[in-house]
Amino acid sequence: MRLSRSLVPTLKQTPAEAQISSHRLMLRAGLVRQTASGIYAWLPLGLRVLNAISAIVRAEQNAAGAQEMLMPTLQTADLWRESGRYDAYGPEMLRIRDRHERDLVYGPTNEEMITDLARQSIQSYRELPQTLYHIQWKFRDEMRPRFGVMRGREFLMKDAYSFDLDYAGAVNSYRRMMLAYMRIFQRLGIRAIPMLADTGPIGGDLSHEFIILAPTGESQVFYDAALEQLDYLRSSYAYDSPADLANFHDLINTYYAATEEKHDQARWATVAQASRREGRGIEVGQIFYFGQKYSKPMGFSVAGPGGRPIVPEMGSYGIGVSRLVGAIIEASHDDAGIIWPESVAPFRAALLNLRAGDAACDAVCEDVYGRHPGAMLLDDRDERAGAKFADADLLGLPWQIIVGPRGAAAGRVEVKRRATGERAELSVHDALAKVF
RNA sequence: CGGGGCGUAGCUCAGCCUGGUAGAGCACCUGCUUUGGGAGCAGGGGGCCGGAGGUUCGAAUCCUCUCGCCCCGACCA
Repeated sequence: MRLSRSLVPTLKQTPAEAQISSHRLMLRAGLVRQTASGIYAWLPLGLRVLNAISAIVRAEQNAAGAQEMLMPTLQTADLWRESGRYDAYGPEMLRIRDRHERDLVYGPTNEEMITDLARQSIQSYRELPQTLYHIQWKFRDEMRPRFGVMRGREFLMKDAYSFDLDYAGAVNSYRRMMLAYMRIFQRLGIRAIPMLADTGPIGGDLSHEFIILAPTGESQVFYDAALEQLDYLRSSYAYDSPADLANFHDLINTYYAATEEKHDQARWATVAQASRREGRGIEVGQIFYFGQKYSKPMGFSVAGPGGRPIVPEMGSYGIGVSRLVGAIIEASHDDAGIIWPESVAPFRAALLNLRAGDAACDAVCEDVYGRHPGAMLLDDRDERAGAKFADADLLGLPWQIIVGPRGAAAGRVEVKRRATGERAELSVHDALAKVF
């Protein structure tokens, strides 16, 4: 992408409304713009991050055997009356009336709708278990939106729903999702810690939230540092092995982790002093097992082997995709700007033409850019070097390839790693080999 | 929802108290000089002072109402 022809409105000054670093940086780097309280437009660079996160979530959900689908944002109120949540959910749910005076809601979550779809389409025990998910915009009319996309009213969420024939199957599905979540977060470049949680309005009796440490977090959390070291990507747990999943779950449960609501001083005292991690935490996902909470009142049953009906056991599994953009920045930035993990960066590298218009600089830049046009952001603007350096650091792409008049004539460029500041002057060939 | 604050140029803000021709810096446009960490000089464009009423000869400024946004708290993927 060529910066000279792109909508990347970086700001030198911080907009007055932004209080926390991720919000400030998202505005300054031109990722998003607020259009109403808690509602954001995603500009080209921000959307690329959202898409990169979604792609990882999608790949890992698919690997765990979940099927992608897409449910609408608007739902009829009737479904919510069936489950009893139309009244229970409260003013957080946005209620809408259409021209025929029919009550609709802008979905804050999709348990009712997926249960309705399942009861229409699944008739036999032979068709279970199944897990379905979608990545869709949600709306929750928060009393007080804040922290940019971390607590918006409209947000992008991956939500998955599992249907099993019995408790053991449901717990297995729950564990499978938990493993998928740990792999997702690790690939995103963050360390999210699973913590036993309250179930809240979703209901049910088994739930974990996934929390990353950040000074601006919303609740106090406590956990054993060993949980930061576990490598889920290299682990050999197989999704189709209940024994593996049980082992994985046992491993997680070996270590202490709790939010302040569930904090247990006695158990905390048994964690070695050096291993104690304590601080503010941001929730980036939550999973629930809730049995027949929806299947039963909504009349979803399948024929069992003997012909008798079985009411499926369900679970739901959410990841705040748009919130993760803010959360990742909270966890990874410095005074100069964002430091994107490679897996979610909008581009792999920034290519800085320090003197656009100089024949040698232009030639080297076009040559380099032409080799990976989809992976580079070419700063071909008519700006001074200082402005380009500052914007490159602000945007936080993992690599910077700096083409200046000093080296360009000799075919040499400078490669800078954003995370460490480490630089090297290299030939074009070596630079590309280093970055790609 | 309770408490507090703020709406003036794209951004950050001054002006308001004490009414009298709408300002600064940055950004933007033109030209020249400059060119490896947010350049300099000269010129230029851009505002229904959130909106509606009112007071007044005259309102960004005073009064009333309203809308929006932010912060603190209780609540939350």
